[in-house]
Formats: sequence, structure tokens, C-alpha cells
Amino acid sequence: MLDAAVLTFARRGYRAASMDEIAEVAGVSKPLVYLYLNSKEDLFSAVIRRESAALVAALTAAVEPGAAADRRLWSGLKGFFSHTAEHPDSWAVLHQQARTHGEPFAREVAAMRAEIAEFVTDLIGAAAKEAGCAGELAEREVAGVAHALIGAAESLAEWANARTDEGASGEWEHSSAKDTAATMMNFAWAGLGRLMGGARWTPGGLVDRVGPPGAVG
Amino acid sequence: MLDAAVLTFARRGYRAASMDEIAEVAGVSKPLVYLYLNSKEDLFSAVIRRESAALVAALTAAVEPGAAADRRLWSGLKGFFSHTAEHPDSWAVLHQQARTHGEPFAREVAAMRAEIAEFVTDLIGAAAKEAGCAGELAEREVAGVAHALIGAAESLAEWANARTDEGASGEWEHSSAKDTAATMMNFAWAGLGRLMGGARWTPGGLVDRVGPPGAVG
Amino acid sequence: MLDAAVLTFARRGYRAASMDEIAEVAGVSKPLVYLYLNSKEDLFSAVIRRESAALVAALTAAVEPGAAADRRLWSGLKGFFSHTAEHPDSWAVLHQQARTHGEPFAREVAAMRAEIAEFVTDLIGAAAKEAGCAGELAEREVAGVAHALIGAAESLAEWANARTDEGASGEWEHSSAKDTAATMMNFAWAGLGRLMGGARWTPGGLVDRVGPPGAVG
Amino acid sequence: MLDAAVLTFARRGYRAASMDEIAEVAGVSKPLVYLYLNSKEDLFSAVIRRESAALVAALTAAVEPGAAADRRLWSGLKGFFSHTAEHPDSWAVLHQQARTHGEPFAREVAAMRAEIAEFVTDLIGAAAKEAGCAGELAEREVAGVAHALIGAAESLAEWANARTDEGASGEWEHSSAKDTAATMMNFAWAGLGRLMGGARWTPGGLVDRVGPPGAVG
DNA sequence: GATGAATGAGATTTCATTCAT
DNA sequence: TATGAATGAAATCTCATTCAT
Repeated sequence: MLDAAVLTFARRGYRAASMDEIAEVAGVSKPLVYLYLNSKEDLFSAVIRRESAALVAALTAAVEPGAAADRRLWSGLKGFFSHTAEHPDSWAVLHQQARTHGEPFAREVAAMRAEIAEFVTDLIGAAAKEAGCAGELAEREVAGVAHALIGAAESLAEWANARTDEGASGEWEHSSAKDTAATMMNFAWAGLGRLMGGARWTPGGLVDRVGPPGAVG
Repeated sequence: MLDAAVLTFARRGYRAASMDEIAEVAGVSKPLVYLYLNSKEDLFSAVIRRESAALVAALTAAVEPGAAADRRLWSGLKGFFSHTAEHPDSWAVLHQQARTHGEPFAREVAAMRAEIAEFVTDLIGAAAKEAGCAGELAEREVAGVAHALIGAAESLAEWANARTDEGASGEWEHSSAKDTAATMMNFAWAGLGRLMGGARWTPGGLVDRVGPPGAVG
Repeated sequence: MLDAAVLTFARRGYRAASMDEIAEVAGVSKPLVYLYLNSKEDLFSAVIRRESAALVAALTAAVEPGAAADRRLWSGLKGFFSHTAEHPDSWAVLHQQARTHGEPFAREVAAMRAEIAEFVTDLIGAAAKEAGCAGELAEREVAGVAHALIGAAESLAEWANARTDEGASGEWEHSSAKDTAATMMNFAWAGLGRLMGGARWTPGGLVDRVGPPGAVG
Repeated sequence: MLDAAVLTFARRGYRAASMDEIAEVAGVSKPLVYLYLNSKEDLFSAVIRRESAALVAALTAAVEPGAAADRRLWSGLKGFFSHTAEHPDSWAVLHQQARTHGEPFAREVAAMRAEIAEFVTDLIGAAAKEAGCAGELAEREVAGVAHALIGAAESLAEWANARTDEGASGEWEHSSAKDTAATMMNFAWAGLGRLMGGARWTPGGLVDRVGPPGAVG
């Protein structure tokens, strides 16, 4: 029943998806939907919660627990892109619908994002420690970078899905998730490394405010 | 009148925003809205086009023409974050509403995004030349990176706006735009430099001059 | 200005014809229409009155004053069919629109019909006298026959116009009006003659209740 | 529910009849009307079809199958006038509204009219054979006469209804239908007889066996 | 437990009509 | 005189939601 809701919300959007259609897609009668899930809002919330949890679970399950920070990020990204590629409707609901139809729903997605942000933040902290991190990273700066990273990943996920829609599906998806994750790593890891090394970009060029010398000009 | 529409669409969402409310906010009668803008769809399109153009104009105006690539990106980002911070409703409409309510609207935003993507792509090309770019960047890789960068910026803009809503406004905004742009530079510039230098991340660590791009194990 | 109204009412119908369109067709501004004719209802009334008068005038002008009754009917019918063929929009307004959009308008057409009915009634009276009419024709019977005759003519006019729309126009119209009038005469005149002769149809066959013998079996 | 629609369409006209009023008259809520009949157009179509069928059925049922042509016409007319007198709203919808509000509806009435016209045409053919018909009736002439006859009957039906509205109702209606049918027979039958006998009216008077029909001077 | 049948509230859109100039 | 600009009122249609069974 929630599956039907995910599908319909993704295809039609929150407002345009009618309870009639959801019930029909689910193969049950409308009053039954109201019996189990009290209202359209509740139904949408339930959908968001379930899909959020599934995405977070996929991400969490994908990371290799004891590995180095870069490998943990790499495997997490692979998990994320695989999941969004394999469940495009779910991703569409979370990424597009849930954030555009009122505060209550947006908050639920924000919570999911916060969870992922925490995962990324921890990762950065671990990486800093591994790197014998010289510079102390301001909490606000780390949060900003985490959000940037997440946003980049989301954007890439959407872009990859759009490309997949046009082309074939199936086996390709898997390799696509890997490629996308690689692009993310190439884009993000060097910047993270620099940051942890204490280097900062300024209008005058990259400078090393703290830590061992050796900054790139 | 378009201002009222921007405000209402941002606060309520496309579907939930009623023409009644828009007219009321605009301080005119509903038939007048229909006289000038033929339908709700047309009104939304007009809003999207105006706000898109404004955002692109702000970005374009902000970038320093003859400067080095990093400064160009830096100034462009400042322009972008300033505009999104000063016009949060406009940004909400473009980023959240316009992309989730039907192909026609999504296409208009996609066009704007493509324009920005081209700006970023050009920038990457220029930076590569400046850096005496060793590696040849595959077109698809550049496109991916551009999308990642844009997504990161969008995400940061949203994040910054959300923080601003809670805190004070005014002067802080300006510095906030600068801070956000700095975060973006720190996050993105080093990664771009690496990439242009031909370095690639692989599961085994960073390597220089690996084979054809996209062939990660 | 009334011409524009006739055209628009005929093409669109009373309700679907908007004052905007009428004003545009007339080549004047809407307030001007309201200045001369106070409201849509008044405008429609004015149209009906003018077209009614024109039709009655055409009919009246067509009859040969001193001729025998059958020639008077014949010439009147020719006038009627010519007018309706030459002014199809006018006829459409009178025959179709005016009778279907509320009592007030229907009354105006009823008045025109009454005028024509009187013309026919007089004619029947004259014919009766000419024929040395034996039977006294009940007033109600004459009225009924007059309405039947008018209805038949109206139906033929519509039918003829519909055929003309499909085929060519111009010269043909005139001969068509003659043909149609001839059909009417062939259909109606014999019946009228019988009636005036006092013959009546009964379930048992035609009987001569009054007057000279010689009824057709 | 269709009854309510018939009543309202007849009283107000197609455009002026609001779905609100129809629902109220039917004693149900508006959405229910839309549930059973999808739109105002569909509702009107359904009404036209039902009332058309009822009228044709009444006419068909009334005619005595094996009787002579004049009796068949007589009984058919009685059936027609009885039905229109007993269901004045139905008749108003068919005769006035359905023909003036757009092609789709007009076509449905035209189909009904065609059915009746065929009945009349057959009748004329039968009468011609019975009368040992001398003259060959041109197809176009027969069609014209059939339309004239139908128009006369329609006009009489309307006239009779208008008179009934003013006067009393009940028993009188029945005798009225008979009277009206008698008027029609008196008006039409003699003319038909003449026509079948080959007689034609010309501006010079009635002549027998003139040349090809339609060639009046 | 499950549903067919029904509705209140509200959406977009149109149009006859009027001022201020 | 003539009109550009504006609106009150009402139309069709949709949908989340609920009883009676």
C-alpha cells in the first residue's frame, strides 16, 4: 500500500496524486487506506519515513566498518547512488516532493539529511585524525562542507537518474553508481584533504594558515 | 503582482497557492491577475522566467571579467549566494517549486541550470589552461563535476537561508554570503585542481595519471 | 453595431456570445455598446426587434396586394424564403436563439409570429370568401392551421438554409427560395382548399360535412 | 436525476441551468451528479438521448401497424401530440434547447428527426402506392414535404402546449392531442393526396401532370 | 474488516458591468 | 464623447473525507 503511494506520489506529485488513484494502484478500496493511514498527510509522512529509513539503511549497510575514511566515504557513496538508482520513485519522493509541500514534510527530510550529515561529519573527523590533522576545523565549517557534499551527491544522483531514464537500464545501473561515486570522490576528496591539512582558499590564493608546509600554489 | 506570486508560491507551493491568495497579496482582484497573466500556469512560468533571469543576471554581473579562474568562480559564487540570500522566496520557487510541478516548468529551470553549468564548464576549461592542464578531461566527467558543484552550491544556499531564517538578518547576510562562498571554494577548488592535474581517486588511494577516466575498479 | 450583435449571437449563441466579442466585431469599445444599449438583454431585445421587423417587412412587401389569395400566399412565401436565405444569421437569431433563452425574448418572437399568423389567417379568410366558402371555419381551427403553416415554412427555411450551406451560394439561393415556396404551396394549398370547402378528415376517411359534394376519396 | 435535468434545462435553458440547481432539484449533491454523469455536456447528451428515444418510442407504439396510410399517420400524430403534451419539458428540451447549443447536441436531435422523417417518408410512399399513385415523386420533393410536415407538427405541438399552460390541464390534454392531430390531418392529408395524384400548384393555378417537378416558373 | 455511495469545501476561470479620465 | 482598467458574482469541476452496511 505504501508502495502504491510512493509510486503515485513520485509520478503525480503530492497534490496531484489523488487518494482514489493511490487506492486503485494499491488494489484496495479507499476507505481501507483511511483505516490504516488516517489521512493523506499521514500517508505521505509514513511514506517519507519509510523511504528515508530505507535510504539511510542502504547507506549505512554499504560502508565498510573498519576501513579507512576515504574507503568509508567511497563505499557510502556507492551505497547511496545504488539505492537512488534502484529506487528512483523513492528518491523522487524524498528529494523532490517531500521538500516542496509544506514544513511538516520538509522537516522529516531535514531529519534524514541531518542523519546523513552526521555520518559525513564523523567521517571528516575520522579522516582528520587519520591524517594527523593539524588544523582545528571549525564546527560550522565542517557542517557547511557536509551539506555541500550531500548537495553535490543529491545533484549527481538526480543527474544520473535522468541519464539512466533516457538510456538502457539493468546492468548498466550498477556501473553507473560506481562511476558516479568515483566522480564524487574525485571532486570531493582532494578538497577535504586540503581542508584537513589546514589549507584555505583566499582571494589571494591558497594559503596554509596552520600545519605543515607544502601547500599547492 | 509577480512579486506577490513569488511570495505566495514560495510560502505555499505551486498547487496550494490559490489565485485568490495571490490576488489578495498583490492587492488586486483576481480577474485582474487573469487579465495580465492568462492562467495559473502562465503566471508560474512568468515567475520562473523572471526569477531565473534575475539570478543569472546577478551571477553574471558579479563575476570579475578578466580575472583568474579561481577569482572568477569566487566572485560568481559570492554573487550567487548574495542573490539567493537576498531573495529567499525567489530561490525557493526556483529550487523547490519549479522543479517539482510538471515538465514545462522543470524545463525552464533546467535551461537556467544549463546556463550556469556552461558558466562553470567554461571556468573549468579556463582553469585547466591556466594550470597548464596535463590531463585531458573527458566531457562527461566535466559535466558530472559541474553538476556536483552546482548541487553543492544549491544545497549550501538552502542551508545558509535556513540558518538565516533562525538568526538575525541584515548585515549578517552579506558576510554570510562571503562565508558560504569561501566554504564552497575550500571544498571545491582543491578538488578541481587535483582533477585538472590528472590525479584520480581510486579505491587504492589517490593516483596520478591513471588510464582513461571513468575506469575505476 | 446591431449587425455585429446579430452575427455574433448567430454564430455563438446568446450565452456564449460575449460583450467583448460583440464590441470587437463592431469595431468599437465595450463601454460604447453599454452606452447605446444598456445591457446584454437590451441589446438582444433590440436585435430581435430589428430583425423581426425586417422579416415582417420583407414578407409584407413581397405580397402582391390585389392578387388572388393563392398568389398572395405564394408571393408571401417567396418573400419569406428569400429573406431567410439572404439573411441566415438574422434567421438563426430569430428562429433558434431568441426562443431558447428566456421568456422575455421568446415573447418578442411570439409577437412576430402572431403578426405573421394574422397575415395567414386573413389570407385564409379571403380565400374562403373567394371560394364562396360554404363551411364556417372555427376560429380555433384556423389559428391551428395558421400555426401549422408557419411551422412548416420555418422548418423548410431551416432545411433549405442547411442545404445551401453545403452547396454553392449566390444565384442558386434565389431559385431555391422559389423551389421552397413551391413545395410549400403544393403541400399546403390543397389542404387549405379542402378545408375551406368544408371537407374534414375523420378516422373513417374524408367526409364532406358541409358544402357542395365532390370530395376526393 | 435525469428528470431533474430535463426540468431544469427546459425551464432555464442549457447555459443558464447550473449544475448546482440541477443537483438541488434532484435532491442530491453536485458531486454525485458528476459521479454518475461526467460533465454538463454528458448530462445534456444523456438527457437528449433518453427523451429522443422516449418520443420515438411513443410515436412508434401509437401507430397501428397494418392500417391504411392515413390511419397510420393519424395514429402516429396522436401519439406524437400526446407525448409532447404529457411531457412538455422533455419536448422543450428536444425542440428548443438541444438544437441551439452546439453541433454535438444538434446532431443527436437531427438523428431523431431523421428517424421520424423516415417514418413519414415511408408513409408517403405507402399512401402513394395505395392511391395507385400516378406521379413519380422526386426524392427531393418528398424530403421537402416530410420536413414541412414535421415542422408543422412541431409547431402545433408547441402551440398546443402554450395554450395548455394557460388553461387547465388533465383530461383536456388528451382531447387536445386528438384535436391537434385532426388539425394536422386536415391540413396535410389533402395536400399529400393532391401531390400523389401528380397535381402541382403553379402561379397560374393548380394543374395536373405538369412537367418535371421543381420547375415552377 | 471492508466498501459502495455520498458530500462539503474549495479550486480555476469567465463575463457582464462600471468608473475615472 | 469614448475608453482603459478593473471587479463582483457565479460557473464548472475536483478531491479528501466519511457513513451505512
